[in-house]
Amino acid sequence: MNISEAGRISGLSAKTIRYYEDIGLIDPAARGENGYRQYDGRALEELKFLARAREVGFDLDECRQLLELQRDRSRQSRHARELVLEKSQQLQQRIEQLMAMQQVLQEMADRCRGDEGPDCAILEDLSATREGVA
Amino acid sequence: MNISEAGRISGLSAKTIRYYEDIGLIDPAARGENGYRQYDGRALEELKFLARAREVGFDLDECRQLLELQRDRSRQSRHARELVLEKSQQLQQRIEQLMAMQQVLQEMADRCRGDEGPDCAILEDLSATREGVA
DNA sequence: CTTGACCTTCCAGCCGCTGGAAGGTTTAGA
DNA sequence: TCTAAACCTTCCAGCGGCTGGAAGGTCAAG
Repeated sequence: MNISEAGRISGLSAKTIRYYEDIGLIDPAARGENGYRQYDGRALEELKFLARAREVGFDLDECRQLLELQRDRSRQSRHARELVLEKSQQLQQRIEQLMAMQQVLQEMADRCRGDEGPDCAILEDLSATREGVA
Repeated sequence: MNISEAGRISGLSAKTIRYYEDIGLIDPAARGENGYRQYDGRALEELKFLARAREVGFDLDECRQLLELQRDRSRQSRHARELVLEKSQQLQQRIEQLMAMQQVLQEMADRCRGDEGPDCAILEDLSATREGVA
């Protein structure tokens, strides 16, 4: 199977797969006589694994660690669980941060008339030298 | 006032302020005899404005638009409100996406024993050729 | 007079790709 | 058989939004 079909099946782009190979995240693909990269079931599984790990928020270094665990028969599931829980906490923090940002935006929008005139609560808020608001 | 004090007060780093000047987000700062950038109250207000806009999630291009509105006496508050509401929706989408990711992680962690053995629901999930799960 | 804290410019790198150039190969159809 | 399109290859550049560091100039305190 050539790279773009592997991409279609795994959910990664051909560019991304080459990139993962470049940075050593996956082993160099086997090559056909014409020099084209060839992907078999095993390689494909790793690509799918990576696509799925990326989808749930792992960065490439974490993906590398997960892949090592996946390959390691004497692994301890504890290690994978720790990675997942830490990532979950990171996401939680990020979610809370975004929600706080959104709330500020919503309050600004609520207080802004949003008409044809220049008076604007939003721009006032953004300019405000706030002292207690933090 | 020199750049690093302007940074301390506005909440931006000196590097960031120079960068904003480089990309034309702010006007080139006045210079003292020694060539040092000088910031007065007016320039400082713009820096604070930018810091605050960045904090609530606007990217630099949006900051530029907000700053233009801020400077424009014949502005329409409608424009600012549209920018805010659109950003709020973007944040909402991102929050929902992160929450979905987190839920997947949480479910994985819940089903994983997390012990010294190699059996691991997490790694199985990540490898799983899922068909109906999407 | 030195030390250290500023300041300047410029260039490189972070992450995770993505786009594009310039070229080679394969496949389908007229 | 020829051609056009769709693949494939490598390599280099760029995105956003900074950040770090080198190499050098300036300034204030002791």
